[in-house]
Amino acid sequence: MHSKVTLADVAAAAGVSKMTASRAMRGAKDVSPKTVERVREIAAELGYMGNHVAASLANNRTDLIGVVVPSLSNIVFSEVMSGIEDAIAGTGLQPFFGVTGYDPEREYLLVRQMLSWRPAGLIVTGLDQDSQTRELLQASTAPVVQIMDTDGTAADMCVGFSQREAGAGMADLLIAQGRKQFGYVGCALDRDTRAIKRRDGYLESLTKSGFIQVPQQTSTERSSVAAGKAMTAELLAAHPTLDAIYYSNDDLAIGGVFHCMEQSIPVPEQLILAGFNGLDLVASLPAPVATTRTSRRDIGTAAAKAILSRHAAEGSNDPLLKTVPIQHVIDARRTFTAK
Amino acid sequence: MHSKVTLADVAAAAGVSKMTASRAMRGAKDVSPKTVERVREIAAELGYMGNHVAASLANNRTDLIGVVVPSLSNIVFSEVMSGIEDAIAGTGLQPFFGVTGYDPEREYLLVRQMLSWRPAGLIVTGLDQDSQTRELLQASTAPVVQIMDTDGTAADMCVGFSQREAGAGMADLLIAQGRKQFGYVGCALDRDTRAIKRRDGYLESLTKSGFIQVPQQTSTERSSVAAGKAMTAELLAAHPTLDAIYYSNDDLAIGGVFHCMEQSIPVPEQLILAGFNGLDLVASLPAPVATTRTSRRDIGTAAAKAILSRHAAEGSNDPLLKTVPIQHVIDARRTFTAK
DNA sequence: GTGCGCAACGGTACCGGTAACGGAAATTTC
DNA sequence: GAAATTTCCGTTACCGGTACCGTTGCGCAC
Repeated sequence: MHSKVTLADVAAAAGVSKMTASRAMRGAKDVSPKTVERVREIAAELGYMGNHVAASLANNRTDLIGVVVPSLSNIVFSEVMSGIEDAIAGTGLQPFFGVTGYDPEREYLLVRQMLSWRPAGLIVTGLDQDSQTRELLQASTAPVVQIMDTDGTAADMCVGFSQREAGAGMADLLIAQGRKQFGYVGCALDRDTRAIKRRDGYLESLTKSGFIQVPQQTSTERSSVAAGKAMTAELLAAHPTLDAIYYSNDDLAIGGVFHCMEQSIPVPEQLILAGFNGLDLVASLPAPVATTRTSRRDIGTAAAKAILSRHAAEGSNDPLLKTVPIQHVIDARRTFTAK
Repeated sequence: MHSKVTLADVAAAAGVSKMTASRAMRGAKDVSPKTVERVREIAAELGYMGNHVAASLANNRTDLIGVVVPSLSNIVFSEVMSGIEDAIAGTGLQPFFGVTGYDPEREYLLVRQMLSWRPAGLIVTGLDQDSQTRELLQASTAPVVQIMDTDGTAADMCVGFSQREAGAGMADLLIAQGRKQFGYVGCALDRDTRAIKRRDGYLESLTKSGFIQVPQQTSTERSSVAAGKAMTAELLAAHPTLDAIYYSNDDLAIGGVFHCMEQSIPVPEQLILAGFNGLDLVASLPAPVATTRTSRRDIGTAAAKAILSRHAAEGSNDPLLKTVPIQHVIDARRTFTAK
């Protein structure tokens, strides 16, 4: 039976003290090489396995890094997590995550639970937590990084880009293409505050240029290609003369493309479809889709690195606000940059 | 300053013992309602936040549940994690994950690190760990669930389906459609053991029916729509008469569809494309794609539930092998079942 | 031979909670 | 009104490590 073997057992079997055994296992100094070897050998024989819980309690810190995301079905957050993984690979840190489902209440409980693990750092999505959650984040001694959004004030550190500007930028790009009749399709706008910001930026920019009438098709269901397809059909049925549609993300826009292909609507001649995220998939579509490329992976990596460097420079409290670049493209299949 | 407030502080401020404070905070019995209220009030005032690390050490168990997946860029594993999340929502359990990148060495280290957290359970992908890792899994006192695959023997519990039969089933379906010239396109076959099993099942079934010549296009890069598109082009260039192609997953098959659309190859009249997973996306494609629907979410849920029930029934060690149904469809857009 | 420095190891006291048991006051029972 | 419960709370002893400081033994210089 493994599992019950404790460091004391190893120490006893090796004829040394717990302390020496501990040092030997960790590769700390003040132990002779042969003792290290003997202890490790015995540990292997006995099937000893360290106990992170005890170790963490003893030195008052864990190597856990908490990640709070709103959803996992959205590939974007998987990519953020990949970036985090990349950055902490080899550092011995371990990510643990929680999913809020865009629910502030659940987010609060999650953050609380995570902090009670005394994590080495916390990465949470967005800047729009409710006040309780915000307090927790600010009171936290562990470094906190809010990601994906820079429209607002961060509790500690922040890595992302302006969602509002992203929406505005796409509006400008579409206007520059000579489009006149704009529409909008969005999902989960009751919860997804970043999608709301993008829409607001989009509408604001259109208004500035004199485009007041912008029919919208919205839904509270979660984003999907199927939803995009259906909602595009509805929007076009009511407003057949639209020549540009902005979607709250690429998934919906892809659905729009599929609808147009089935209905033989020429894309982009008659109608430009614009999504958001710059998913790999859109670059392979048979028709051009406009999108905004965002580097989710880099955001994850930067966030994790911010936590790491905070640890390296103990005591420093530089707020850090990192804005990662985004790129609006009119045809995701080409690499040329518009605007 | 929060963060340094300990249970002892709360107890002192409330004029009770640590033990009573502990009970009050946890809602354990043997405390009068008014004491509970007072303690909680003071805890809130002081900004007390529990310490999971200490609690876990004291009662020798954590509420962490480890999840080991090969990749996050594959939406399939996100969905599995969603399923896990669903099942443990409200139980106070916390998932923490690690990504192997299909690397056995990394997998070993990950499992080791996870077990040293004394998790409430461990969910790992696949049955083909290397021998060291397998030993760890078998020696673990924490319940272990291996998921996604049933072709092999489980270390403890297992939830999934036969990858081999999945491949064979699709071969049979394509044969039943009257196809004669079969091809195969796959990625990451040097690492993804489940994809290998599917291919083997596919080829074996074809061989049984007398189809010996099956040209293959493979690559070690990771699966993507773009890769599927490119590899389809290459395969068809060399073998233009193929009338059915099986891909190692839906991503590649989607790429195949896009290639065919651009080249005006009639799908499915001239060429049937078959993927694997039954992603939502394929149901929205403008052309039919054959696929095998798998319930990733259910697998995650079932795995998490298996761990929960193991905890409920302390001591029981039912091995549990749960096979979840899969469904081969010739056109993902329809719900009718083939075969 | 004495004193000194350094390498290697051990003892003790925690880290912040919780299980188990015990005991006194309040309540019920007959 | 005494005995038997029940209710509520405290004491003690850990959980399995690690930090801190002290101790031992040995080689070396004088």
